[in-house]
Parts: sequence; C-alpha cells; structure tokens
Amino acid sequence: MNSSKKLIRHKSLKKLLKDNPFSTDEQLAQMLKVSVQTIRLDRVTLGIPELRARTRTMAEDAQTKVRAIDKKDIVGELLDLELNKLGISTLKISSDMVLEKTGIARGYYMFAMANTLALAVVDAERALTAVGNVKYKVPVSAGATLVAKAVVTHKRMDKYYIFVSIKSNNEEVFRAKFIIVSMDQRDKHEREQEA
Amino acid sequence: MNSSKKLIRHKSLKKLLKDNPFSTDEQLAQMLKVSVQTIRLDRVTLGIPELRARTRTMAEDAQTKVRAIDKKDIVGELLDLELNKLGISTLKISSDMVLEKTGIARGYYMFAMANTLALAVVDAERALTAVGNVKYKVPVSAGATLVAKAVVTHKRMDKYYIFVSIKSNNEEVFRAKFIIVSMDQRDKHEREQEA
DNA sequence: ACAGATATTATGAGCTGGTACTAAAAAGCG
DNA sequence: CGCTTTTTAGTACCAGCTCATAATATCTGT
Repeated sequence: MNSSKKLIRHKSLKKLLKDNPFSTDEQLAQMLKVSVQTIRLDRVTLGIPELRARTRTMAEDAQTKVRAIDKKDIVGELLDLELNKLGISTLKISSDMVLEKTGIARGYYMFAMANTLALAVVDAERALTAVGNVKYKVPVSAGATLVAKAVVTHKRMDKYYIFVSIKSNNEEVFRAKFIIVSMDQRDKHEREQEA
Repeated sequence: MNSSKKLIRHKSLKKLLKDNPFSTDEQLAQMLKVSVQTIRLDRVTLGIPELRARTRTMAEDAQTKVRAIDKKDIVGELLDLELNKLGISTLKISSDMVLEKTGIARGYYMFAMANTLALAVVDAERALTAVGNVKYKVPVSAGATLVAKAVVTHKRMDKYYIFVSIKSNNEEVFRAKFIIVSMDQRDKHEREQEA
C-alpha cells in the first residue's frame, strides 16, 4: 500500500504541527524523513498554510479571540487543551498570593485557576459557571507550582460537567466540580424559535 | 528643530504599531510619508522588531499567557462584622472584571468576595477553607454593586459552616456554603506530628 | 515481468519582508 | 558658509516560502 504511507504521514504531519505550529517545512521534512518538497505537497493537499501564514493567523486570532474565555483570562499558564475533553494549566504561587498570617495560598487562586481552566475547556463562544463544588485538601505554600487538570466528565444539553484536580508535587491539593452552561446553544434555539 | 520631527514620528510609529501590529515597513513608510529606510532606522533605534518577529512573539504569547488575579481589592469593603456570627461586604464590579466576550463578571470575583468574607467572619487567627459549594444564579454585569452577607450557620469542633449570599439590587445573584477550618487549636499538635 | 499510474524528489525562477552595510543627498543650525 | 544630523538610496544577502516543470522511484494490475 503506497497511499497508506502517505495517509500516515499526513496524520503525523498534522500532529506535529499541532504540537508545534512553528515548525518550518525543512524541520518537518527532517522529522518525517522525507524531502522538503513532499512536505510542501502534503501541506497543499491538506490545506495547511505556510509557517508565516500560520503564525500570522495565530497572532490575529489572539487579538480577537472568539471563545468562551480568552486564553489570557486563564489564571496560570495553559499547557494543553483539547476542547470539550480536557485542559491542563500550571500556576506558580508567589509570595504575594499567600495569607500573611499563615503563609498559605489564598483559596480563591486555586478556585480561579480551576474555574478559568474549566471555562476554557468548554468549546463555546459564551459560557458561564452555574455551580461549583470545591474541596481544599492540602494547604499550599508560596513557591509551589500547581498543575491543574480539567476533564469534561459528561455533557447534557448545554451543561458541561467538569472535574478539576490541582496537584502540587504530584499530591492533590484541591479538587473541584463545575457545571458550566454554554450560552451558544440557547442562543441558537432561541433564534430558531424566534425566526 | 530637526529631532522633534523625529520624536513625533517615533511616537506616531509606536501608536500605529499598537493599533495595527501587522503593518509592514513599507505601509508604515507610506502612512508616515517617509522612506522605508527611515522606518527601519526608527525601528532599530526604538528596538522594535520586524513584522515577522512581532507576529511570531504574539502568536507564541497567545499560546502561553500568564495572568494571575489582580491583587486589587477583590475582597470588597467590609461593612459590618460580628465575629462568629455574620459579616457584610460590598464590591463594585468594574469593567475590567468582566469577560470581554460576554460582558459578564468573571465568576471567581464572587467566589473571592464570598470566600474572604467567610474567612473574615471566623474568629480565628488562622483559618483555611476546606470545602466550598457555590451557585451562580444570575450573571452580573459591569457597574453592579454587589452586597455579600455571610452567616455562620453552625460550628462543630474547629469547623465553621458558613452561608454566604451575594445580592445585586436586592436580587440574589450568587450563593455559597463554606466549611472553614480554624487552625488555632490544632496547628501545634499537627505540626509536631508532621515534623 | 513490464506498462502505466501514483508518489516522491529535484531544480530553478520569483516573491515577501526583511537585515546589514555603505554612501549620497537633504535639512537644520550656528 | 560649513558642519552635523537626518533622511534616502542602493546593493548584497537571508529565510521561507510559491509555482511550475521534470525526473526518478515505487507500487499495482495483468
């Protein structure tokens, strides 16, 4: 099978670009062990624009982002995001994020981190938190690097049920469940009904 | 004055690039009615990178943007406080506390307001949030003045059960239940055990 | 095994949006 | 007027492509 090779390469190509959209054709060619021309051909058939166009659209998108929450709204740093599935972010607790008396991080940072991540995971133009359920398991001190993982457990109508776990040094320090309501669907329904 | 022209142009240049960072030197030259070389020279002296580098860093930044909660007074203003009984605070939602897309206040502001008030009500030197249960009832827009009321429903051992309700224009927009743990009594014992 | 299709690679011209450098022309100023 | 600063011009070079053409390699059916 000749074309199966090609298909596999196409998939790999997509994945490579998803992981690092800043690769040049030459780098991609090296990674996939084919010639640069092949990469270019693949890009054309897959409708993938060149590096410059890619970065450009990314930069433009960043300016006028159309998603539930702008990436800049994420408290912490977004590491991975699969819309409607999961998201991972980190946040370093600095000394001005802790309570003076106890030296322990104010709880709302973990809440904000978890909540914004949950909202970011939802693939909707407009989304709101409806319900939150949080549990603080271990106090967090300054200097800790937190890693939050949000997972969409299930979705019913316009409601997303999201579970978020925050770990520090692989120890769970916080967990939360959110119900996020997408406003997109409502709009559509309402518009359709009205129309 | 020769250099004043230059200074003015430098300011214009910065502004133009702020408004549209995607301009090429040629476009900028046309807009400022000078030669392309002048623009390049200006960019060098101002330390402004070329278009491609600009878009590139923008795209990269967009991927991993850090933004913690503003250190501003999230808490709001304390109006009344009866330790171990109740507390009342207000918070005005400003335009930079809302999500751009929806114009609705970010949920963690209400959480932070409620949570800090709950902690304030507890009559303990050191207290931590253990569990939180929140419900967002009505979206809040910029300009709204929120009033939070926290009530200690009961206390068992070192745990305080606190109910918080946030109203805007006398309409309940948010409610939360917290379990706050006082560390005053037990920290001595536990530290010795953990150490 | 061999023609014909499909896939891959090579080659070269041309483009954009620059950098880096040199040098000439223009403007400003005492 | 001459000197300095500022602006413009010009050349060579680069990355990272596109587009077109052509050659080679690989596979596939008969």
